[in-house]
Amino acid sequence: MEMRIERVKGTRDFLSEEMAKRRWVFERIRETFERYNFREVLTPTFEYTDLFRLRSGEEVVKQLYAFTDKGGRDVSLRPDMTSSVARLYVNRFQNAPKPVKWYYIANMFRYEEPQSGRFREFWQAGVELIGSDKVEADAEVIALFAQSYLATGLEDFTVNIGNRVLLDEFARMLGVRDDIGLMRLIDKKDKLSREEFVDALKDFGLSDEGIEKVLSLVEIKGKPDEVLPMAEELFTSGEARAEIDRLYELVDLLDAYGVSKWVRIDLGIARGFDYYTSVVFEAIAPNDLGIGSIGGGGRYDNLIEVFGGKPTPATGFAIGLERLIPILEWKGLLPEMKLRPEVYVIPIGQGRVVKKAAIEVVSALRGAGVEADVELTGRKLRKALDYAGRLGISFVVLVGRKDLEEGRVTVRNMETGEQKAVEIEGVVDEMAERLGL
RNA sequence: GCCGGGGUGGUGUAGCCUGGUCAGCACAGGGGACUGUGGAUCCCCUAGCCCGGGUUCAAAUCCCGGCCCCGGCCCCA
Repeated sequence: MEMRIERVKGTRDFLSEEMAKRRWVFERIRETFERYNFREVLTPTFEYTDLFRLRSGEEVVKQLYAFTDKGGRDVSLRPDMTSSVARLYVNRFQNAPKPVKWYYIANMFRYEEPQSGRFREFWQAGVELIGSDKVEADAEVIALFAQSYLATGLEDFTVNIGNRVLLDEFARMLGVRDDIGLMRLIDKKDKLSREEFVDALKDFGLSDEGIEKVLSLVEIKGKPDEVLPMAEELFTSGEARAEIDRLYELVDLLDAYGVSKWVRIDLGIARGFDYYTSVVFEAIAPNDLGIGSIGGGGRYDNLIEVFGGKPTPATGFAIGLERLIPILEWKGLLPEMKLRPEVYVIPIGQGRVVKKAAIEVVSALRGAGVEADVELTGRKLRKALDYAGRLGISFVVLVGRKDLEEGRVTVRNMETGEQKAVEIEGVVDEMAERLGL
């Protein structure tokens, strides 16, 4: 029985063409992050499981790739970067000048059932801005969030902004004890019909009056100037009014950033339940792929303290590359990448002198910055040209004994079939000119 | 963790319902016809029924379990 080793469930192999496209997306996002003066950090792929447990409780452990190492440490592959970054901040950066602006592009691991846009190993590009509780910091992060998508060519998307304080306040107004359960329900509203939603609220135990209130809450969804006045009517407490004022200022600042076109208010957004404390947001891009949110984030002002640091406000987001990239692909926004050498050098025959000359030619080309390859399989000239043709290589340099005796090689244009003998010393210049370098 | 649909050479597939010819085809790969000139043609080669168990004289085909893939639920920190 032959031994066979397959990929682990929920993981993927990325082939060259796909890697080229992924790298293109990564680079567009990276450039954008750096233009906003966020700087790259990378933390270990695994941390003590307690780090994640501390943030989110025992529930999350089920969805971790958790194991005990040979030294008996309980460790887990990171399910996201925020915990690690907060840990790093607490460990070494509490006395750094504020704000700290970090970004990362890295792989994460979650033990979940794979489905559309969801894998067990996936990549996120994200930022964390630590040390400012001002609305300016929220605006900076949300503007960058939108600009990052724009940098990849995506324009048909919205950034929907909600607020956890208002949701908490809302649960209190209704006298609901299971506020998390209510938020989950509200977060799910777009997946249900209105009737199903009302039934679910009834099952949850809400009175008719409560249901009315929930329905008016989820109505608060749309352009900020249209829906924020509705929020003012619904919420009356001082704390709630302060958050609404914060939202007003936020959308005003986002206008200054020039991203208003993509900004919507949606007070039904909860974005998870563990550590967000105020503004939360997520990006949605319409698609036929069954992909929902393509990224999200929010303000988390308690996490640093939970990790043992001085109370420090923070805000950030993560873009899900496994959700963004398929949508870009589906929309045809990813550039085609050519994966072939510019020049292919073929020695004719197996003579040592010819083979060495071919290597010298390809080395000279590579030294001049040309993507060049050399025939390495000993296949016959006919097959080698066939190979070059199939790959779509534009130029071939033929290195043969007869030419060499005259100090020359033959340059062949594969598209036209035109050939020209050139001095071996002049081949780099010849190719540079032909390639327009 | 749960539910549905799938798994045939490297890739895409036929065969499965109605068990029984050496599991067919295309593309890709290697070699040759053609020892210095390609994308053509012809020939040859490499290579497969996801794994395990069961039913049967006989299993790619039927049954059970597992694994993996696709999608949905839960969840999404």
